[in-house]
Amino acid sequence: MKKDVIIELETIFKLLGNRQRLTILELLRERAYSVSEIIAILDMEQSAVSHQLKLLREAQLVQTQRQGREILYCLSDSHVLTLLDNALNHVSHVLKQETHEEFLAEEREKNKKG
Amino acid sequence: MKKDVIIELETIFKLLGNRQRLTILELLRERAYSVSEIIAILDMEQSAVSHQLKLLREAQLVQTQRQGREILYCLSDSHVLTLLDNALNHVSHVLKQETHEEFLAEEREKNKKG
DNA sequence: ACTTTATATGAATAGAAATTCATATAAAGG
DNA sequence: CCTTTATATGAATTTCTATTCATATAAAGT
Repeated sequence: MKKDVIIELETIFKLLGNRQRLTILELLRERAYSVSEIIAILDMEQSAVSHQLKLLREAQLVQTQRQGREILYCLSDSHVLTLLDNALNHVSHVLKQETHEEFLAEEREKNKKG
Repeated sequence: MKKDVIIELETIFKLLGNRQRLTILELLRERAYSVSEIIAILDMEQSAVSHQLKLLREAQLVQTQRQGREILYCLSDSHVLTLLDNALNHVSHVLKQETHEEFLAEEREKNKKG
């Protein structure tokens, strides 16, 4: 596989590998939301949300549309949805085997203590 | 969506969001390889490879099997392959800098032919 | 023009992850 | 049992990413 494809994969997975961004994408899956709505619903800092949205925009995972003073964000690409769904499949599959969940619980414990 | 599902998604995407790990997974897609083969083929540091494999193992993305002195690694889960394929779809779309509409048109063409 | 509301951005800092180095373990062969 | 080969791991350091703070821009209402 070519290096630039790997780099692109890395980029998109890196973007998806973040709780805030995943939560935002999950929300946008429903419908378009303005930045202030996202901030209110997800109870996140304005600046943090704006920075995360910038990253998602730059990677073309979301699209924007101005509406008066507000800016509406929506998912730009059905691939992203498919990707999320697939990952969910993997996750639920792994959860059924229950060892992965045990591992995560362990990790969380480690993080508490460390 | 529940918080722990988001955390699971974050975990797996974070793992996939790394060039070395992606390259290793890409290689293992072919067949099982020993650690030393991976090191030689991908021209990476022994320690780095070992650390990455540890992470992939802990997340159950790969499985191991001892064969004498060597340890063979292989993919443990077809979901991971699907996930990678999906991401590749997204990536090739982004690389071509197509719009969403162009992409959908293409997909419709593929479906006609396929 | 001035103020308010909505969003974006640059820069500094804090926090997380990757890399490297040294060392440990484990199997195989003499 | 000592050496070699294969792999793993802990700890220190470097590098990357996230968060926060201050400020900027932009539209709308007054």
